[in-house]
Amino acid sequence: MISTRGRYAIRVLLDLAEHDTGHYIPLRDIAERQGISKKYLEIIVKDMVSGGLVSGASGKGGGYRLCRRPEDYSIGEVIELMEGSLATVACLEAGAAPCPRASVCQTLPLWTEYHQLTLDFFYGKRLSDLLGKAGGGI
Amino acid sequence: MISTRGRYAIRVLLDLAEHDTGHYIPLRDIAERQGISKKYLEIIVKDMVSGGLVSGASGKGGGYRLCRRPEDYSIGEVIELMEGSLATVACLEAGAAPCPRASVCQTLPLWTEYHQLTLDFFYGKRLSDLLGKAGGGI
DNA sequence: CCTTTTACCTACCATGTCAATAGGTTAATT
DNA sequence: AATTAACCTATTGACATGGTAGGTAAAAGG
Repeated sequence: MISTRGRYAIRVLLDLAEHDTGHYIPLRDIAERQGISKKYLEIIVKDMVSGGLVSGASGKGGGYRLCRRPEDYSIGEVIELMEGSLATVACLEAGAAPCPRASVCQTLPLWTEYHQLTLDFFYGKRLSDLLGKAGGGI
Repeated sequence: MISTRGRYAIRVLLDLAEHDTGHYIPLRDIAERQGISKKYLEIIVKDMVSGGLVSGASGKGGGYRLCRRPEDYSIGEVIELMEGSLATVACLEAGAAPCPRASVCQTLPLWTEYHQLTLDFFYGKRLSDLLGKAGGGI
């Protein structure tokens, strides 16, 4: 399950991409437009800064802005940064201790195949692919 | 993330398929072979019975056994039963309240596409596909 | 220099899930 | 009657989630 950390991070990036004015955009504006608690977004955006997704500036005229073009963000990168991993099972996580059952596990090939599918899907999607694509409702 | 409920359930099914003697197999044997706490497995297997995956019998000579052929179990069915859902985001879960953002959400198409990919993958896999396929180690 | 604006930082909290454990009851077979 | 094994209820400790609260630092405008 992808939590609010990953989902909100993508929405922040989309918001920044759509309201690109060349200036920094204060978090208050983003939080209002997205209907998300500004206080909670602070935590998430802070990690986006240290993860190199956005850059922030303090003081009047400050805020956040993208530090790349939308086509240079892969969704997989964003999710892995914010969620820690895209792995479906613990034994496929990056820093996981090697599972002692690995050599006899009959389910490992299943998880491995799905994990590869997942990586291919999300790393194949770019932020620019999501721009302007509304949900499909009215 | 798929929890032990789903993962252990698949291992129980595989164990039952591989040690099919025509008789019921006591949980003690399965727990020992799989190296899983019998007490914890009880909780999981109970739900597998009520979900129609296996049948159980009490008393001497009792235990559990498959109630279909291995090729008639899809892995997707097992996971959805045990985990509640295969959904990656809450708004795609079966009984979820309709999300008020759905019609304007730019990320919904992404999650929907991935969800379909996931369903196709896991419902396409059968228990029989996993039999005898060890992890790929030595 | 002072005020305003904004990011940044630490701490806390309520709720829920996960992975078990403990102990007892019912059912069926020998 | 004894044994075996499923079935049932309750409890636990650790951790993650989704926040809230309040304060500090930095930058810009006047």
